[in-house]
Formats: sequence, C-alpha cells, structure tokens
Amino acid sequence: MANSPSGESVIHRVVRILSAFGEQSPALGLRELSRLIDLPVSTVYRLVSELEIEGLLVRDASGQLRHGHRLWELASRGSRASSLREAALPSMEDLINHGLNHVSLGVLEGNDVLYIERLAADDATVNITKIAGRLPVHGCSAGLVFMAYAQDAVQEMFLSRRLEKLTEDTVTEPERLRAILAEIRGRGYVSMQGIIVPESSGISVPIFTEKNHAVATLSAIVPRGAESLNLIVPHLKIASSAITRRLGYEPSGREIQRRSTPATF
Amino acid sequence: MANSPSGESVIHRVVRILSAFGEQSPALGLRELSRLIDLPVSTVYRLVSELEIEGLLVRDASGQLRHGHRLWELASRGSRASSLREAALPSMEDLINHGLNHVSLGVLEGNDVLYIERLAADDATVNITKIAGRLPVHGCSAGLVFMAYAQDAVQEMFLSRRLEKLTEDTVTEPERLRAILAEIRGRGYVSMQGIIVPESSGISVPIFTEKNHAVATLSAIVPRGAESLNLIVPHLKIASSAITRRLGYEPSGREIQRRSTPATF
DNA sequence: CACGATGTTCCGTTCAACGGTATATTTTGG
DNA sequence: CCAAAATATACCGTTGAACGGAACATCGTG
Repeated sequence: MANSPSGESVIHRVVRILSAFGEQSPALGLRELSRLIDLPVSTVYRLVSELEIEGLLVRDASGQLRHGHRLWELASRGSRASSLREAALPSMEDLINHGLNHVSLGVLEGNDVLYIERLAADDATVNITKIAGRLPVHGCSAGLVFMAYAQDAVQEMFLSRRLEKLTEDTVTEPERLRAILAEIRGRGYVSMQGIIVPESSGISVPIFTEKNHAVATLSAIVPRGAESLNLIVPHLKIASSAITRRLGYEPSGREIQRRSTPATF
Repeated sequence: MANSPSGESVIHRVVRILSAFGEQSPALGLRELSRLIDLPVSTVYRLVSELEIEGLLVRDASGQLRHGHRLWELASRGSRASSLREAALPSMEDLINHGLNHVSLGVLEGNDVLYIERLAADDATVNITKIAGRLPVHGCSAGLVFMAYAQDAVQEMFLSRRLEKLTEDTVTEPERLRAILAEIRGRGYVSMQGIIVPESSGISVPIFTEKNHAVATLSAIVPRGAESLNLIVPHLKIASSAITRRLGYEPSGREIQRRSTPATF
C-alpha cells in the first residue's frame, strides 16, 4: 500500500483510464470507472482530477466523465492517421460518388488493421468495419495486403501466429496464405470473399510512399457475388496513386520517388 | 533532485511530451525533444520508453520519435469530436457539392474554437482554419455563435477578457460585441467580414442538441463581398438540422426534444 | 430519515520517478 | 582514418509524488 504496490506505472494507468471510454461507454462515473479498470477509487479520483486539469477528461452536465476535446486535438495534431485521412478523403469521396457503396482506409497497427476512415453510400451493404475499429491482419483483405508487402521476417511472424477463423471462409492455413500473398504482390490487389462476414467481399489495394512500402490500404466492400473486379480494381488503384501524390510522393508503375517538397507525412 | 523537484506530475509531463509533436515537428529525436520541452534527457528517455511500450509513441525507420496510431485510436474511440465529425461529414459534403467553397465544423474548447473538420472545394478562397487548429472565440464567426448561446456568466467571462485584434475589422469592444451576440440569438446566424483575414468572410450557424445549447458550429467561408446570405444561411441552417438529427436529437424551430433512442453522443 | 451509492478529502507510507553521471553508438569534418 | 561532438542508452543513490485505506460529505430513493 504505497506508491503502486502493483509495480504499475502512472503512464500505464492513464492509458487504462482513457481506454475505458469507448463506444459502449462514452461517459462514466468515478466509481463506475474505478470498477471497470479495477483500481481504488481514491487513486482513480486523483488521476482523473489531474487529467481534468490537462483537459484530457471533462465532466458533462450530469457530472459524468468524458474524453475532452483536448485529447482529440493532441492526437490529431501530430498523427500520421490524420494526415493520411486528409490526403485520402477526396479520393474516397470520388469513389463513393462513382458507384462504390463502401470504401475504407486502413493502417497496420500491431497484428491488426486499424481503420482510419470509412465512407458509405446511404444504402449500405453489410460492413462491420468502424472508424478507429480493428480487424486481425489475416481476417480482412486490407490486412492481407499489408502482409504481402511486409518484410519477410514480419510476414513469417504473422504466419506463425495462431490464426482465428472469423467465418467459414477465413483462410488460416499458412501455405494457402503464402500463395495468396505472392499473388497480391504480383497483381497489386486482393479480393477476398466472405472472410469477415459471409455476405460481403473486400477488395483492397496498397497505398505506397517509398517503393513497395504500404503505409495504408484502400478497400472497397461490396455484396458478395457483385465483385466487378475489372471495374473496381482500376478505380482503387488510380485513387491509391492520387493519395500517394497528395502525401507528397511520386507514384509510378516502376519507381516511386520523393518530390522536392515532401509533405510532413 | 528526486521525484520531480519541480513538483510537476508525470501526467503533465506526458502531455508536454505528446504536445511537442505537431505540424512543424511530426518527428523528433530524443535530445531534440528534451531540449524542446526543457526536461533532462534521462527523464525524457524513461518516459518516452514507457510511451513506446503503450504504443502512444513509435520510432520510424530513422529512429525518430512519432505519435503512434494507438494514440489516435484511443482519442478517436471515446471522443465527441469523432462522433460529431461523422455525423456532420455527409451534410458538409452536400454543402460543398452545392457550391460552397469552404465549410468547417467547430467546437468550443476553453477560450478558443477548435476546428474538428474542414472541407474545401479545390479552388479555395483564403481560409486559415486547419483541422485541429484553434481560433479565439471573439476572432471568428463560429466563436461569436458560441458566445451568443453561452450562459450569461460564461458570456460575461468571455467579454471581460482582453481581446486581441486579428485584423482591422476584428470587433473587440464589449458593447459592440454584446449587440452582435443579441442579434445572433435573434436571427440564428452570424456573418462577419474580414475579422480573421481581410479577404474572407465567415458565416456561422449553431448546431443544437438540447434547446439553445450549441454543441458545435457549422461555418462557411466565402470571399469577402460574395456573401449571398439569402442563399447560404438557409443552406447552413438546414444542414445544421440534419446534423442535429444524425446526432440522435430532434431539431425544430421552437422545441428540441430528445428522441426515444438517443445516440451515444 | 435511514440506507445504499457515489464523490471528495485526509494522511501516513513507500517505491516509482527522478536526474546527474558514465558508457555506448552514431555522425561529423579535418 | 581518427579525434571530437552529438546523441542514445544504462546505472544508481535519493526522495517526494503517488499510493490507497479510511473517514467524511453529498445525493437520490424507497
């Protein structure tokens, strides 16, 4: 009973506190929060008070705790996610305006794909990706693209993990995956049917900066069976090049060179 | 020389570290960072190492520190800013597609308006607002709307502060401001010419949830002299109502009521 | 108005956090 | 090629920020 008998750092505790707020619980009382993250009330009280001073947490009208706008601001200012999003949004809108129902933008984060942006025409096919949501690399078309362009060691690391089946059609056998990855590098896109939810298919292309280094992926989600690849794939590839250019790099079939004035990304 | 002789908390230091990354410096070396925030290298080293473990900071290929995607994720999950943005984006796109060159979405954060989203047609009039950027309340049309709908005490607090002139036309006299605010409440919008930069005018309307409580503002930026208010203002008001509805509240001329199934926002 | 639930304050204890110094590693430029 | 400057990492004795149990305050509810 002293300065953290658990040996836990303040930083870790703060992350736990901030992580407690999410879609299911955007607002929490002190006690509720303390129960959720299993820390003494007085400890949570002290940390929360400090976070309030910093503006990372605020209290709403009813006294419930919420994330403060300051947290969003802090994260948005320096983040690659935001610059990526801004660079990609116009092209993504164009795709929606030209017939695609669902497009999303993902980055690689650990063993998951983190979705940075998602646009949908109102009619909406089934699509479980959410902004700031995650899917395991082997379980989504975007993830397979990241695997395909990853360094060999990283790729092997992904393949050696225990891979969970999200549906009947999720590919989990390392050998079959290896074949798929080789094909992705050859063709420059992937189309997977029903690997997340049975009703939908995902088509993804990489977004490059340096040659063959995928910083992000652009994906279209279409109803299963309605994949007109000869139309969609070129659209996605062109959009991907446009995004590369907006990020301050020069896209090209063979070479990707830095421009004289590269963006901060 | 012990546990923070300065009496500074770890939390505050962490915020200082994370704040150091921004548009000007998206990537920093350890020493560079330590100099920037004026803390001993060894201290920064320790804190940064811990932030790396949490994924809030990462090192890029050259060993420079950057914000990790995890930070963005953490902030986006629970944040009102993100839900607001998602609710507003479709309406904002509609405005752009129907002729407006610049629209932005702002929230009140302390004494500033924090811009959550900004869309621009490619031709672009002069507009200094940036996503995750700030402007003082008295110095932008959005801020004046927030002041107008703030509680009396808060309004007086704003008015009693020393107000800086951003241009010749920035209104800083409390009396003139009071008159403007009353007018905003009466008409439901404001149009200010050249108060930020001389060449542009801002037109803003509130976005309500509870009655007369502005959670955000929707603004159009147009070249000075090109304010066709009789066209733009109705467009903005309709868009604002649409956003209110998407947030799960019922907009109305007189009454604003909660729906049976309000959104998490 | 007693009762459960939650939020706030108090205070003695102690280890996580601190930062100066020493050592590795990389970069520079002569 | 090799000093020298700059940066990153590791070490370690010191100590006050952080800790959490307990007491107190406040609120809603039957």
